[in-house]
Amino acid sequence: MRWSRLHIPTLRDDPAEAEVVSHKLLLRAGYVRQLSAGLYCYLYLAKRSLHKVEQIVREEMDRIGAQEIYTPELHPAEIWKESGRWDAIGGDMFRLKDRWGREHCLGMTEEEVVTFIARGELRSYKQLPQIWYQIQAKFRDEPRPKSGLMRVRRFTMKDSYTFDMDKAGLDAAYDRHHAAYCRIFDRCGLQYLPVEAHSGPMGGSESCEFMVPSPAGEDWIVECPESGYRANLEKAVTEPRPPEAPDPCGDAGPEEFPTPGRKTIEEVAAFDGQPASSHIKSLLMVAGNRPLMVLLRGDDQLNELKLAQRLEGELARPAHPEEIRGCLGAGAGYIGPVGADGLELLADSALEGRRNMVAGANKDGFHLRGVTPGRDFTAGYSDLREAREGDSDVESGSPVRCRKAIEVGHIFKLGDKYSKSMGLSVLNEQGRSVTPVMGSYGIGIERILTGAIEQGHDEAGMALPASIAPFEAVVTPVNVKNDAQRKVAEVLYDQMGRLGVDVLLDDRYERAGVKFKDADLIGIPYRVTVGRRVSDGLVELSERKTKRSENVTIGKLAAMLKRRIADAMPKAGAGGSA
RNA sequence: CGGGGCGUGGCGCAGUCUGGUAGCGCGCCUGCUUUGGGAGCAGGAAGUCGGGGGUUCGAAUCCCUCCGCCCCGACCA
Repeated sequence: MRWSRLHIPTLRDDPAEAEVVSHKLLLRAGYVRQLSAGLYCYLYLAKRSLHKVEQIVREEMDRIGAQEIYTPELHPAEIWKESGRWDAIGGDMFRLKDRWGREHCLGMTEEEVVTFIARGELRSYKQLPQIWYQIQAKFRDEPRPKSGLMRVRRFTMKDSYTFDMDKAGLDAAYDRHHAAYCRIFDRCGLQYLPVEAHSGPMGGSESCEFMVPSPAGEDWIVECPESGYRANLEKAVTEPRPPEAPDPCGDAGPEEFPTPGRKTIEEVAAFDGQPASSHIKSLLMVAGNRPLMVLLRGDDQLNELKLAQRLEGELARPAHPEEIRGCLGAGAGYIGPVGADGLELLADSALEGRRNMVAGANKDGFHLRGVTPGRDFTAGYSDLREAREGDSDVESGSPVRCRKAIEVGHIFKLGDKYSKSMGLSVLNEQGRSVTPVMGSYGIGIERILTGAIEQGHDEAGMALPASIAPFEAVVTPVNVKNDAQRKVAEVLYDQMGRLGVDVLLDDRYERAGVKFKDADLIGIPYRVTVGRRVSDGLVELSERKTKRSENVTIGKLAAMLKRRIADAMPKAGAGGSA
């Protein structure tokens, strides 16, 4: 392609609305333009780059025997009602009515649609297993789109779905996807980590997220370098940190003391001199219609997903102030487990074995000291707290650390949630009707590009991996008015094109500095500079990432560059783990 | 949905407090010069000051209202 004919609207200044690096660079380098909040137009460079990502994804999906299909983005409400998700999903789903008033939605994911297809087609165990995938637009009415392409309302997803006769088949399909995803992210040149994740409303038993560590990420991952444990924060299980002060001795039992006006743990801790870790945090929650009390160490936070798990999937909400007073006769700052008769008490395991702690007295203006779990109240223990940096790893006992990351992929073992609710069954070898088990596997195409930019950039702009950069090389004649330079540039451009190099010719009538800055900004991995030295039969080859350059004989350039690019191409199995 | 910020030629911004003919840098167009890291000179085009309503002799500026975008939080398949 000839740059002079392309629309690559690079900007000299950072756009005011962009905060994160990838967002700034995507705008500055002329990859994208914003249509409205969370909606982006992909210009030529973005489209080329994303197309390369999609091709890598296709190749690796095909390699595990997946079949590419396409299903509409617009879905009738009926199938979502069958699975139960029409009601289970809240405002995140775009819903609309057609002219007859029939309800529809824009697909956020496609379990219902593929199950609809499958139940109409699959009859026999002989037809299984199946792996279907597509690369297609997904819509989510995000409450707060942000960070450029990171969190948007329309994005491109590769989503695949597997159908197997049994758990063993699903396990195999899941493992093959895991391997395919590693190959994909390796080939896209990403540093990434597979982590244990929470399945959420998607359902199912097991899930794994593929995370690209980056300060711009929105998820937290918890990891132990010692044991190799890695999990999403919302799923992570750790051993609590030791309390800041040892528990006081003695068996005196709870003793009331006045704490007027001190409601928060911090205020009471500052008042009574005991650290937060010696306090019991008491939260009144409501699950369905029944109130229950959740107990945590004063310096821990409740992980609501873990609580929901403990309640067998039921979501609990914090009680309203009137409910708290009605239930316990005191305000939120003064409630506690002692004497909270009739309430179900759920305690975090960090409280097990502790003695003589401080808790609310269920009486405004008073707390209790000397509260010992198990003696002064009876609770069921389970893991309810959010993991924190510095907690101990369950296996190795070493401290865990937390990092921010971008979720680029997520794979789920769904089980029979959709096949059962939507009536998919096949006959097995014995002629009996069996419900197949399903898996579902997603990759955010744009997030791969975003992650690659976040991980590969400098002051000058993007430094993209050769596999997903919009072009592999650019040929830059320094002075287009110089016939010799222009001619050599044209020849090299032709030669490289014939060798299959994805090359761009910067034939613009611009000064050299402008061309160099633009090439650096849009992140082309190699630049061939055709300048004064052509008279000596030499051109310059420079690498974007390392900024290294060397003089090369004109006749040898094309073949040499071809080899260079092949060597630089990120490869599967190269171990892109961060 | 709560809190904060912003909206002025394509981009980045000043002007708003204290009302009085809309400005700067970059970009764009034409010409000449220049040509290895965002050139110089000369000339030029381009703005319903986010929309609507009000106050005023007069509104980018003051008041009311609506809309949009960004950030923090809530939320989040």
